[in-house]
Amino acid sequence: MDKKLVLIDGNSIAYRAFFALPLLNNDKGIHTNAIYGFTTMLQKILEEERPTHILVAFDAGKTTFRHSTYKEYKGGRQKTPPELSEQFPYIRELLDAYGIARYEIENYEADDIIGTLSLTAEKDGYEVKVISGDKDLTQLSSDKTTVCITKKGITDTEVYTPKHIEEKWGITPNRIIDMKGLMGDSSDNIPGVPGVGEKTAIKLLKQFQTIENLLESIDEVSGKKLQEKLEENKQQAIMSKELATILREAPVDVKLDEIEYKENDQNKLKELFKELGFNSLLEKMGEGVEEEQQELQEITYEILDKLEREHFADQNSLFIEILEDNYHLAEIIGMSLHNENGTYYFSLETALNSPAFKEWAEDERASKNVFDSKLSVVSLNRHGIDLKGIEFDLLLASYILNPSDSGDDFASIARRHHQPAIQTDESVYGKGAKQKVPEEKIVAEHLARKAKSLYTLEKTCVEELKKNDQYELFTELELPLALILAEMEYTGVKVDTGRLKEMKTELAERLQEMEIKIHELAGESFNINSPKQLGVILFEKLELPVIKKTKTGYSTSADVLEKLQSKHEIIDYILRYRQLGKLQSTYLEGLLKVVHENTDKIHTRFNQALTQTGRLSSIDPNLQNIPIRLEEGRKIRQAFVPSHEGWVMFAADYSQIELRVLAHIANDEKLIDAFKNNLDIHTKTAMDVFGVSKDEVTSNMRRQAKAVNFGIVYGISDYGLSQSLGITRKEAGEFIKRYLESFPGVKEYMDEIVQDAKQKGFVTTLLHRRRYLPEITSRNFNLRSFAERTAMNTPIQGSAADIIKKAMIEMAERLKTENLQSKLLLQVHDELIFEAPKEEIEKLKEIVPEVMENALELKVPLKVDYSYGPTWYDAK
DNA sequence: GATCACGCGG
DNA sequence: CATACCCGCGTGATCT
Repeated sequence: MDKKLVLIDGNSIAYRAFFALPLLNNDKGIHTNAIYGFTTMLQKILEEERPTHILVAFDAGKTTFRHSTYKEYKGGRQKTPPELSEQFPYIRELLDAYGIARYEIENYEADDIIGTLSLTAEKDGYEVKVISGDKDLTQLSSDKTTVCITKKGITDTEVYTPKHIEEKWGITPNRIIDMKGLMGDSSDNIPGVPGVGEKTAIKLLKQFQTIENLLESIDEVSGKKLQEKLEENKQQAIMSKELATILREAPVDVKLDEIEYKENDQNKLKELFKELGFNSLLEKMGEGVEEEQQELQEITYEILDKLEREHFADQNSLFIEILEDNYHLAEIIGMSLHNENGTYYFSLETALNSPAFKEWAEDERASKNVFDSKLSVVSLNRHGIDLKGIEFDLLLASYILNPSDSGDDFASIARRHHQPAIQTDESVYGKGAKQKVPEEKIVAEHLARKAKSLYTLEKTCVEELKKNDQYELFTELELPLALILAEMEYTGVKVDTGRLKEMKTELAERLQEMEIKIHELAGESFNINSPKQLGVILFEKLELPVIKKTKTGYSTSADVLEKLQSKHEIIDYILRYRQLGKLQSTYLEGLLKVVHENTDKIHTRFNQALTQTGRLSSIDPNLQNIPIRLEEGRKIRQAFVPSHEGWVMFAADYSQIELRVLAHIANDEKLIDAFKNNLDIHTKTAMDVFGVSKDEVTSNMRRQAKAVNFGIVYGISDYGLSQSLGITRKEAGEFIKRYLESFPGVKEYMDEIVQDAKQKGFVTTLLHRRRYLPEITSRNFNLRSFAERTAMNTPIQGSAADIIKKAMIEMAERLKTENLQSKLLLQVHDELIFEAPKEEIEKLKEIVPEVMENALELKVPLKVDYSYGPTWYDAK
């Protein structure tokens, strides 16, 4: 078999990995990003190259023989960050576990080890691959040796063969040292010849081949200035070349047959991966799942076929299992109960046939602890059981403690709180098409574990909530809200399916016509819905200018198409086709698919434990993104109607809630004044930013000011604003500067919140919701910037979410105490939608704004607008 | 089944 | 050296 040697520049790859990846932490607080990157790169090389021999070379000490030539060598380099240094021992351990040789020699660099070994190997007839992040190594390239230099990422490399080098620079690999000698290398602090860069160096080498030749005939060089420079720096050029030259006869005392790659030590690797928390890699090794099963502890429980009063106690945890995620449709597959008397499993049928169950479930005073109260309430409600007395909800508690722990999987929550292991639902039930209910015993045991875990977790979580000053957020806000959401979902929204079908038929016809027209204009038939095919038509066939690219091809997004509008007639048709196609597929067809047959109602599910800011989200269908901005889409809302004859849809929304929240938390005097005086905030912003009087504000100025206000709320960047206004980044930056000068309180807030987040590691909302931002200290510009913007935005968006949630709770209470029939149906972030009997309209006009505006007292008034009509469309 | 581009909402 | 404002969900195309 052919012999293949892979030589890896260990330091260089570790550095690359460290800077390319976010600063990952494992559960012991060790940083692991460089180790992880190094590992994935190794895996890839082992798989793709299948080397027979392999070695990783490291730099040894601080100084090398090069320092005796030039003591400034590698001077001015940043010290290795401690977060990286601490990872090197693990990388060594990792290599040992892989059974990969590693090597370093005092006084020499990894480069020299690689240079020496590659030469030896070439002579022995090996094929050699060198892997590094340092382009210096390309000088080793030959017909037997290929050099791979990592690109942006770590697993992506650029391959340097002599041919490639010739094409790229027009020189042979052995002239790279001359090139370096002339142009220098700032990263290694090699001086070179001042004023000579890559272009000049290559030009000179093409003429003279080597530095030595060149220096002998400096007078033949064109350009007086250049001649002088070369003359002045003769010695420096020769020294630089020497510094850049990789030694090919370093005192390397490893023989090639000692670095043969045989196999890794599976056990050692697994142990190491486990310690580091590399679960994805463990899984690749067929671990992980099996691992968890091993740790399962014995549990004693009873399968009941009749529930009696004595099965219940003062404190109980109740777990309800549903397989498919839509609990409005799917059936309960089993339930479990744990309390001081024991752990029990029972089927839905058993529960329904036991009067004691219903009696207990509906008893307000019987305390229950559940995993997902909304699911529990709705799923039992469908069987005529009105679940009451819920005092704890693990899903919500866990979400409040840390919204980024996505959470819907019980096993992961249990693990996070150091509970005895529970199998993942996926491992018990399977997933996707293969999902099924296993035999009862298996389900029973799984659920028994959950109920038991739930029972003990209440205490842990409550303690933690109290410690974080979030207990009130849990008991007074999220938990009561869950019950309100349950009712909203269960009530559902009535839909005029006839109207939807009518619109669908009409649209189908129009789309058909437009499709023909577009194909005609394109001169061929293609799938307009395929960005890929559309890109080919527009940018290749019709040769329209390419404005933007995505990573997979041409961008055909609306903002790109709008820029092409004047260039070709087809663009308008495509934009229109897209717009109508969206309405057709997502809204008309989409909504019709989820209407319940007998009732003509839609029952969405609000996810209360998902968003990072505290907002709700809505799925199956998403009723928080029904069109409104364009008239044609807005008409969809005509199909949302009250569920009773003679009722109306009543909608109330907060005006500028996020900017009001900003005024409050930033405590910005000018912004507070503006809201107190009920000014048009965008006009006011325009006045301040542009320094004009109210009458001088043009509509364009107001539009720009509005975009700035949006940007401020989002955690502004000059890029983002420039995109939304179609101006240059510089101009956008100027706007932002002027805004922050106009509203100094806002500027102070933005600066302080970022500092605060860096120090604490999280930001909070008015009602103590938290969002952790570990990446705010990252060295990676993107990650850090993102975290900084998030730090600015989350308290604003999250506090607004807190406010409307509080309003919902008070609104529900108010409807009850006032004995009203009106029902809350939907929440759309800053808006509440009710259905109401006509007779109650006057009452709602009074109490809805009152409740919403007084949900929380801020330094500025909250303002609510409302409206009503026979359909949601008319409530505008 | 997963991922991407795109577009709808606040 | 390129990056690229917040928070979401659903669709169709495409690749595996």
